[in-house]
Amino acid sequence: MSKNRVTTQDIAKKAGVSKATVSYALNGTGSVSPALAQKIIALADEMGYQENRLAKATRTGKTETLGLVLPDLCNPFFPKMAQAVVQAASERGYSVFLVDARNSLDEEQQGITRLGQYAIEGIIWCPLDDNKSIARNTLNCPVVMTDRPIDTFDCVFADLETGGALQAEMLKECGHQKIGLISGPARSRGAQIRRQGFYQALSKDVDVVWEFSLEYGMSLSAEVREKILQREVSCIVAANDTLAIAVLRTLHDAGISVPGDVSLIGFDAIDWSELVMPPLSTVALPIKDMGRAAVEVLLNRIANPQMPRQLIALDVASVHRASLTQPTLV
Amino acid sequence: MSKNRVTTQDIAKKAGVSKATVSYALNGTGSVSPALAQKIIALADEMGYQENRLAKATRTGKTETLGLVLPDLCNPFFPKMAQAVVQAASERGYSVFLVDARNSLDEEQQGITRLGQYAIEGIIWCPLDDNKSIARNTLNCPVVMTDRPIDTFDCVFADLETGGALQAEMLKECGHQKIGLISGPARSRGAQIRRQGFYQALSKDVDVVWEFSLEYGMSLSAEVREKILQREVSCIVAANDTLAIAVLRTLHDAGISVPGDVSLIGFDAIDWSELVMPPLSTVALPIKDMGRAAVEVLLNRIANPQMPRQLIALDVASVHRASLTQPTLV
DNA sequence: GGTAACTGGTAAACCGATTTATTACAATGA
DNA sequence: TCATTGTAATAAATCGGTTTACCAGTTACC
Repeated sequence: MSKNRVTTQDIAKKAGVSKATVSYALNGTGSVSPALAQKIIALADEMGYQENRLAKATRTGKTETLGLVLPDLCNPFFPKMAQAVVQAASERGYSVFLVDARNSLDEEQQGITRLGQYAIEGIIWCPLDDNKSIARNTLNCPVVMTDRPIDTFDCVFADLETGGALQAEMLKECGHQKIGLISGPARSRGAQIRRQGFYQALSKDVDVVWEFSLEYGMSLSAEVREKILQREVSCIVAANDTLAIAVLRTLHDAGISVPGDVSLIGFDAIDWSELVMPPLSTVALPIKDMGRAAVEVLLNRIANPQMPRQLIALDVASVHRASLTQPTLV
Repeated sequence: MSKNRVTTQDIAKKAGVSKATVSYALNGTGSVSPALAQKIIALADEMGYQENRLAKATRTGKTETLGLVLPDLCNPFFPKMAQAVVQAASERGYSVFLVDARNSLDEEQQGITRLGQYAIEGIIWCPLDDNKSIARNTLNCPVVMTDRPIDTFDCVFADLETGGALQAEMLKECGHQKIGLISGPARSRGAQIRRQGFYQALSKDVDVVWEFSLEYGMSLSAEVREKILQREVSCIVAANDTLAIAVLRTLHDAGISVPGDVSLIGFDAIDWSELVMPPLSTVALPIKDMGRAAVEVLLNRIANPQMPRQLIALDVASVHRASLTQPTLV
């Protein structure tokens, strides 16, 4: 804290009034004569007064800060989310503490503990592990979960079931019948929901020849690589764009053409899905809306703790690009 | 702030000692008998005490918070930076307020003003506009500038001059002689330094046929598009990977092969530079080290305001990938 | 044996704001 | 005229910690 900060006390002294009057004038709360209020405000401005929100918070109990806890900023999905959250919070006068778990449960837990020490008013959380993360939760402030519905928390998430269904619809429309599926990790409820939506929307004449459950990321297991290169399917569906691009990479290196030999469908519509060659067919999530909605729900919850539980599912949309075409005759 | 937070007062009452003793015991500062200290610590733990850093900070003046101000989280360069900063800060017990300017000077300024209200101890800043951003700066806390050396601030940056030179070296080694250059925006000192390094490292027999100065991002002007497609050069050098990938895209759409017809060199070595087809030759910046070093310098500055100005230049490295080969004979 | 130094602890001031209770004074009403 | 109401301002309490100043008993030393 800089030594020479101007305080309300300083202003009060210079204006020849009491600290209380300065507070009332600056906040427009108490009853201060218009002339005096004017004078105090002008004086504060002139002296370069900046309110000390910490001091204010000790008295009011409102810090006007939120915490944002993310699994991994290197996953391109989350920076967008962070941007939306920070923007929405900022518009409402709130500042945001960023916690990046870097895929470690310990980091996540430690970050959350520290948030508690700063008396944040609420937390927007995209948990690393839907089960383990929550089990450890010791917070006593409102929490909004994002990306998937969890337990009894307020939740803001994309309609992943429909998302999975859209993947299925896209490949059905193109007439694919032999499919390979790379689904997300079992620990992720979101991955399971999406998978379920996918299977439910498949018609009987579509055959899922193989399926693997993989961690999100750019690396494929040797087993999966091998299977991909055997060319038993005409379309590969991945749980997210990152995995899809990893598949694209593997195919390309092996000289297998997309979509000439195999079609490919991703999920998330991250920016880069459009920039790979060929551009990736995928399902777009309303990330910006999710961030915005999460902040909104959280602030409503803070204002009204008795509000019924909020479950906000936002619409997804299929994005048909060059990586998906009709299958070539086998 | 939750209503039922345990305070030192609560602990003091239950332990039958004074508030001061609790404080001393918990912090290990004053002189408290080992037995009593033990008892108080155990009691605090048992009662679920969490320190209130805000209250602490009003007295000590140390909030143990930093601000991180970035131009745009959607630029894949910055999430990495943010991750490194948050990690380094976290290891030192500091929490981080995230401000994302979203490419708006107003947002940037507003964010910084708010940071001041929270009495952060220091700020790590990658300014949106090297001139305008700083001119407006009204902060009275230590600042570390990242990504480029600026004014009289402590700075942590990659050695961009060498970086530009490395781009030149790479294309010289391959024997390119007719070059197109897409340099960064004029307002960015970093872009200018890199450009200068590039030109200085060129030998006389290399001819820069055309040059355009562009904003960072995925969009190329029509003028640039047109020039690219005229195929007057055997190698195109871009100010960052995002621009390079935009070029790659344009070339690909026009049926021009990279590197068959034109070679391509980017800058930054963002993750995606490896994932496009063909993988991009580029120059790698030590982003993680930059984030870490920035935190270190900032905390040192906080601890020792009289320390001489720190200018930390970190090494860059060329990354030769498939997008750059020897030129085909014209 | 008297003073100084140390030990273990407490009461109260303090940080910079908000907020409650209170006061002085003018205006209103019966 | 006297009680009532309102207005504009203030003094003091409060938030949850840290820190200063002080105190009462030892111990140590000359």
